[in-house]
Parts: sequence; C-alpha cells; structure tokens
Amino acid sequence: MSNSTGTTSRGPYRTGIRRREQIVAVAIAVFGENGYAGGSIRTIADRVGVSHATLLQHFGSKEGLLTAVLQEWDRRTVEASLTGVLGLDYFRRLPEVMTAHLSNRGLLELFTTIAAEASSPAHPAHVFIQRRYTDNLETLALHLRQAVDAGDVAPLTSAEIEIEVRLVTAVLDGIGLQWLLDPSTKVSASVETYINRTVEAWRSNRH
Amino acid sequence: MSNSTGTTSRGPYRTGIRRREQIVAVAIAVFGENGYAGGSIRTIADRVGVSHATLLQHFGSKEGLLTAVLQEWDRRTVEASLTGVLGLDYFRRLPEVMTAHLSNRGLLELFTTIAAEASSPAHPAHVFIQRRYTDNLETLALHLRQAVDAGDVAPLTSAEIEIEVRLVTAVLDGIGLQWLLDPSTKVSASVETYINRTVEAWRSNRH
DNA sequence: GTCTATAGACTGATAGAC
DNA sequence: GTCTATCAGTCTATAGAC
Repeated sequence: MSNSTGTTSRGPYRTGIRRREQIVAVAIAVFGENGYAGGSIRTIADRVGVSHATLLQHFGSKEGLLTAVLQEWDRRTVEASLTGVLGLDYFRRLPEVMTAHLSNRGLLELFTTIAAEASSPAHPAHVFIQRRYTDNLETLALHLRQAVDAGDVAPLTSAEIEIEVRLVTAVLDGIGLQWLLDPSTKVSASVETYINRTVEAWRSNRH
Repeated sequence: MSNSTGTTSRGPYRTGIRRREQIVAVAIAVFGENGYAGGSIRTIADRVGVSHATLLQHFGSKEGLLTAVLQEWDRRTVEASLTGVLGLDYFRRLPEVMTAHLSNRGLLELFTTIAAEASSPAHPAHVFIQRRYTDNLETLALHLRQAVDAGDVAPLTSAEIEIEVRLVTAVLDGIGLQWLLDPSTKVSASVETYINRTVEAWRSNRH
C-alpha cells in the first residue's frame, strides 16, 4: 500500500512523514485536553518521545504546529463529510455523522476547546474558526435551500434559513460538549429527536 | 446606600472588599478572553493596577482565584434566574433570559471557555462544571415534568425528558458560542424559534 | 493591605554538534 | 533528522519590609 505521495513503506521520506503525522496526532490530543495555551510543545514532544527542538524543527513555531493541526482536522472532517448527499437527506443523516465523530474523542475535544478559546479575537485560530463556522453554515444553508427548491419543505425566507442552520449547528456543538462532560449522554437519540422534529416542522410550514 | 455586610462606603473594610470584587471582575474578563491556562495572575494584577503578590494575598493561589470567579459567576446567574416562573412558562422565557446574558460578554466568554476547557478531567474546574450541568439539567427537567403534570404538555418518559432538556441546553450553549464568534447572530430570534417549535411539539404529542 | 525581591519551575525559540 | 545546551522571558508562589 502506498501513500498519497507515491512512496512506499520503504521509501526515503517515509520516517520523516510518519514522524510529522505522529506529532500532529499527539498535538491534537494535547491541545484537545489542555487547549492551545495550556498545551506546551514540550508536553507534546515528551509524549511523542522526541525533544521539543525536533518539533520546532518540523513546524517552525508553536503556531505553525497549531496550523498543521487545524489543517489535519479540516482534512479529516472533509473526509468524513457527506459528499453526494443532498437536500433534506443531508440533515437526516446528521445523527449518524455525529455518532461517527464520537469515535475520536480527541478530535472533538480539540474542536470544542479551540472553538471556545478562539472566540477571543487575539487567539491565533480566531480567523480560522470564524471561517470554519461561516463555511459550515453556508453548506447547511445550501442544502436547506435545495430542499425548498425541490418542494420538500415549505418556503423559507433567507433570515429564517440562517436561524435554522444556526440552530442545527448549535445542537451539534452543544450536545457534543455535553457528551464530553458526561459520556452517558445519548448523542444520536438527541440529535435524531431534533432533526425529526425540525424536518417535520419544515415540511408542514410550522416555522 | 449600604452593602450586604452593613458597612457604608466610609466603612473600615470597604477598600479591601472593593479590591477583592475588582480583582474578581477583572479575572472574569481575563479568564474569559484567554481561558484559565492562558490567563495569568500577572495579567490580571496589571490590569487591576496592583502587584501579582497582592492578588495571591487575597486568594491564596491561582486556583483560589478561579474558585472565587466561579462562585461569583454562580451568584450572578442565580440572581438572574427565573424564580417563581414555573412549568412551560420557564421555557417560554428563555429567549429573554438569553438576551439578558448578552449584556455581559465577559461572563459568557468565561462560561464558554471554562466549560470547554473543563471537559478534561484534570482541569481544576472539572467537577464544578459537571455539577453545574447536572443541576441545570435537573432544574429544566423539573419544570418540564411540572408542565406534564399540569396537563400543559402530553406525557413524556424520563428518557424523553432528559433528551429534551439536553437539547434546550445545547441550543443555549451553541447559540451563545456562535454569538461570541459573530455578534450579528440573532440570538433571541433563534432561541425563540426553537422554544416555540418545541413547546408546540410537546403540546401536540409530536415527540 | 500592598509592596519589592526572589525562588524555582516552565515557556517558546535558537545554535551548533552529530 | 534529531539531539543537547542554552537563551531570555514568564509562570506561580513565598518571604519579608513598610
């Protein structure tokens, strides 16, 4: 099996690339557990088993590492996204998408912690997170508009659409946080309850 | 006008008490902006205009200051809570309660940041936040059960009630975060949309 | 009650050997 | 590519003067 660059497990750049991936993986966990401010590059380096200087050699600075972490997070979420699922079906499959997210607690911790931290304009990930939310809301709005155009749901004003997609996002974020605080939280059932009720309301014009 | 201890603005303990309150107020802002890990007692002390040693004199340690901050946050939220409002009315008034929360951005930043940080069991506020959520969910469940008993909404199983109160909490938390990231977010309208639709579903047995 | 001074640990980052 | 050594700066916390 070969990787994306075409090198095999015996290839020349193999160890360097693997180390980089390994550092990013550990950084996701550490930043998720302690936040960006609370997670030091030394803690990450120790857990990987290298010196902190090696880590800086790879990423230039702590902020460079954060950038790599955010890109990796982006990559994985795009990978796990619903390509080809359109309109109302996109919303109907959110419960299972959310369930899949729970298989990687570290990634959810990272997103939750960084998103909260980055609400402060001074945070290095502020712009990234803002853009992330904008894009995510726009994607949801796209699918909802499509459902309207297809006649699957009653017409909605653009103001109503914005509220709807913000509510969906809020439920996913909020239930995720509650699951982190209490793993007995019924994530899938909760999201399903919300989506079913919401889709029902959209269909029957009860906004 | 006298304060709760009966001392006037000329009273002997006045400056000490005021300084303590002042430090806590600044700490709420700093912890809100940078998180607990990212907000140093020196930053707080500088902004107050005292040395960091003075701050430690008052609260013993950084964690002692955090405790004071969380207690103050508790005090203010209890103060702003809906005493005397029962059953369905409790939920119906959540949009305006949420709107009132927005008047103090620092407090919302504090809660959002600390709650996310404290999802890690090692965080000093972990137990506090867990308890906070448990209590909050229980309060909401109480009001929902009361609405059921009063015949205002159709019967719900305890499992359904838990999902419902978690969804309400998720919406409030999630919309709050989105407002921090984008102040143009229509907080009251969003929460109102959610509550109206939910109450409607409860009343007509569409769970 | 607040200060300065200081201890001791940790931070991100750089230089240079191998 | 990774290391050790080291830097200057910051962190929490304590001691002792006023």
